[in-house]
Amino acid sequence: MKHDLRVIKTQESLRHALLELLKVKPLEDISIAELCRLAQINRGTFYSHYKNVHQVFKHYLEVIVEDFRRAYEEPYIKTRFKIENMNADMIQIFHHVKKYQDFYQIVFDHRIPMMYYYLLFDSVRTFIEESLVKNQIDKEEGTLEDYLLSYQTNAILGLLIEWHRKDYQTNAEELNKQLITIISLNSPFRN
Amino acid sequence: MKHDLRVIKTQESLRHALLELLKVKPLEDISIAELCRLAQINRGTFYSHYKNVHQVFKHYLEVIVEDFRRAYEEPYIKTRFKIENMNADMIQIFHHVKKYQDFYQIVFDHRIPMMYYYLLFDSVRTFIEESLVKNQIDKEEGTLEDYLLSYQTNAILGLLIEWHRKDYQTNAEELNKQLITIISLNSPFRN
DNA sequence: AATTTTATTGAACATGTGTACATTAAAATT
DNA sequence: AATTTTAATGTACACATGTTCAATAAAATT
Repeated sequence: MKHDLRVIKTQESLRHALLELLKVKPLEDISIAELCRLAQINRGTFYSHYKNVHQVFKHYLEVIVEDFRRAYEEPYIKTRFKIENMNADMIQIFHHVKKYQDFYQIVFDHRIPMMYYYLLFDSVRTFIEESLVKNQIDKEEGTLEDYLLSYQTNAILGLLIEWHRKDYQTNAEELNKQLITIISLNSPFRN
Repeated sequence: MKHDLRVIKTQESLRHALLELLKVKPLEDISIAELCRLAQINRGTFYSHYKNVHQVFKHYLEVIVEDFRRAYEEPYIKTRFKIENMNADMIQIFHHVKKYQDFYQIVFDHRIPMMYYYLLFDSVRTFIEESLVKNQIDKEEGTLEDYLLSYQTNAILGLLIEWHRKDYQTNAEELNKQLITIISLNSPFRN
């Protein structure tokens, strides 16, 4: 049974232990053995739930990425998908990232596998795709559409990479303004 | 001495052995021990040259990224930095990536650390920055400039991510056309 | 050619990885 | 409450990691 109490207890112990260790050392330096010792879980048991430490971290990130989606969505909903009416203080993604800065610092770390980046990428890309449909913009032919979407998606993530490199020093409001400026001189989906 | 013949021999053996192993298994599955066995290098010696297998691979990637730069530069030089005059068959980056597809498949793999992506990112970003200077476009104020550059840079890399996901099926000429289409509806540095 | 310098080797050690399997114990089912 | 199911444990094994250090051998220097 999937909802076996023992399974839940084991996984929660491991996840909790991971958060504890992350207070002390970077994700890449946390071994399975150490995690299991702290969680008081047999190392063999670990492997029947996760393949590596990253799989444990991924659980947290999935929740956060879901929240990212909400943050991204907000101005679209407020403007009823009329992007022209969007203004800087409606943008929530940078506030969201700032809120979970500890996690995003891990995601953008140069030692961390691309999988987290792709998790974020997919989430943003799917939303942009959906918002185009809702905005009733004519879809281009299939392949161009795909490339255009990935181009746009990754451009947004480029801002986050730059923010990361600036150690999240730029404040979120400032970034909101910059994004508005950029997409106004640079709106690929304008009619 | 840095040019000690023994050092050169050791490093070349390791690099050569890595290429051999890459024909057989993915980078993430290659252990230091295995690499050293094949290269006939003592494992202790490995650590006095490299920290991990990625550092060995990085050597190759640096050469390739330098070639990427040349590919990126080509249309700018041909048009003497007048982007308006650029046309699809001048673009060389996709041909370049196709040529080194085996390597880019590794770079964009979800298990691989972000470091390679950043290596590419930095190279592209630096070139875009330089090309703006040569194109004598007024620089914006410092911070916006940084974010705009990273936005643009990552947008380009978004195309490569999409290509990777399509298993490099789209042909390079097609991609050239798509890029021209995208940047024509979407040129942030237009005057 | 003799000497000095230093890269490489080999061995050892503590720890981590991934897997296997019989045993135990805790949950679900009857 | 008794029984069945199965998750978790403990142990073992082969191999990998990262580090240390004395011994060796191959370079560079004289």
